[in-house]
Amino acid sequence: MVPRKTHFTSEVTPELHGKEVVLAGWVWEVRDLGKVKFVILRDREGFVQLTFKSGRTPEELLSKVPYLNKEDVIVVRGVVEASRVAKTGVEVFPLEMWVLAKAKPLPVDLWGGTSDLPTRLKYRPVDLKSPRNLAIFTTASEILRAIREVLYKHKFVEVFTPKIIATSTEGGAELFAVLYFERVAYLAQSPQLYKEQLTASLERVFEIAPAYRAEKHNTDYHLNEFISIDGEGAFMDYSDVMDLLEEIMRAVVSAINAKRERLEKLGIRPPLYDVGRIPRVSYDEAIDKLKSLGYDVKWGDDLNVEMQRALTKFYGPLYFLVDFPASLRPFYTKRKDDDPKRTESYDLVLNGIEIVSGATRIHQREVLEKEMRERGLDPSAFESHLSVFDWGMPPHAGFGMGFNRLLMALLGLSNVREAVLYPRDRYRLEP
RNA sequence: GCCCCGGUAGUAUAGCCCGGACUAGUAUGCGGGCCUGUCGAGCCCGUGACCCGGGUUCAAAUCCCGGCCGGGGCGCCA
Repeated sequence: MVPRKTHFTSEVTPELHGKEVVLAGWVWEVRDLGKVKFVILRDREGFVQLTFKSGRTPEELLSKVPYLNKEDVIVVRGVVEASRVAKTGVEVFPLEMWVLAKAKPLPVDLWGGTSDLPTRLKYRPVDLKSPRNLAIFTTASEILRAIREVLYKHKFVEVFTPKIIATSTEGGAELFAVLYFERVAYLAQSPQLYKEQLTASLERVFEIAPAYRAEKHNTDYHLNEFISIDGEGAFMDYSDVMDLLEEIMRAVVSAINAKRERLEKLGIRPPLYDVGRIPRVSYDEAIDKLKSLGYDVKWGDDLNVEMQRALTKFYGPLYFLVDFPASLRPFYTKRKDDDPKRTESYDLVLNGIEIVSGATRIHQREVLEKEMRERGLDPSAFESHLSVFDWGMPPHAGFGMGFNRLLMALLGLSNVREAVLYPRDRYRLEP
């Protein structure tokens, strides 16, 4: 009988000296010096050194070591020993070992990290064994937890909205068509309309779910399927939402700081160390600043990545851009009461990349219809959505956060594909 | 939608411009051997590759055409 794993490698500390443990994981490396043999065992949390020594380790066990290959799955029962010789200060002397699975030579280089991204993505399940990926995705999970905790604290309810939808009339991004029995349906590009509707019942909602965009883009920060963190709150405006986002960013950065040592050892350098008050820069001011830097922009133009990056000179790596011209924003964005050319809207920009976007929304049907018409949309196509506004729609505001971009920017990764387990891009539908 | 670039052992690369000694080099992995404290272990021996199809040529990894696969930039992306 193979015993159950009792400890993760990260839990094997010098304080356990003399204790018996059962470890389970993958053979990272075998260093066979003849009468002493070392096996480095890897699991999700890290590494631990197993020491096999002639005279101390049973001979039968010692003789098994040379047959181990990298990535074989093993379970080891052994005794922990605090050690001056072992670099981590602790090692395990095995008493028994079970080889649960053998591994052939891998198609990706987990050890030297020489494999390029296409090769790694082609064999993604294997690539995910690399210490770097384990650090990225365990951190991603902690970030998600931190975000959820802030939202729950502020009485947001986690919801799920349909990803298969009927309409393609929302405008904007192209939708993927799917067969829905005898009809054509589409994959949702955003939960926008649903989450707004839900503020009329659940008041504050958030959703963490995939979104789909059928755009044939070909860059290192676009995906055709990505995780969107969407939030919407009744009786809130965009300032309230920015306050909330500030708190979220603080929580997220402290989650990263808790992992910083492990990340940096693997060459990942998260650029943010702390988050104070995030500057709220008006669109007008940004335009002026950019003009002063010599950029050819005029009021009404959208800012590109280069310009957003240039603004970090003035405002640091993390800032809000607020009060965009209405022409740059979707139909449901509320205009400023005292300044109808501008809207109660914002983007949160990190290292030049837009990671969150949001606004106060329009909650009056007539106003919404007017905005639709101005953008060439036909209100009658939105009747089921608009009717909700007839039956008690509260004022509301919200945000949409691209989780993979957030992760990429927070960890300083050079390609979004590194921030997704199984990326879907223009040419990649597998694995 | 437009433009540019690439494909050599399991992995990462050299060679390609300027065709011939390329029997395709190197590192790592893998197989074997030596070594009682390695931690990028070391040393010795072995193993393994020119994406596919067509063309030019006495001769193609190398030049040309097509295909397939992949990468990047722009545009698009409420």
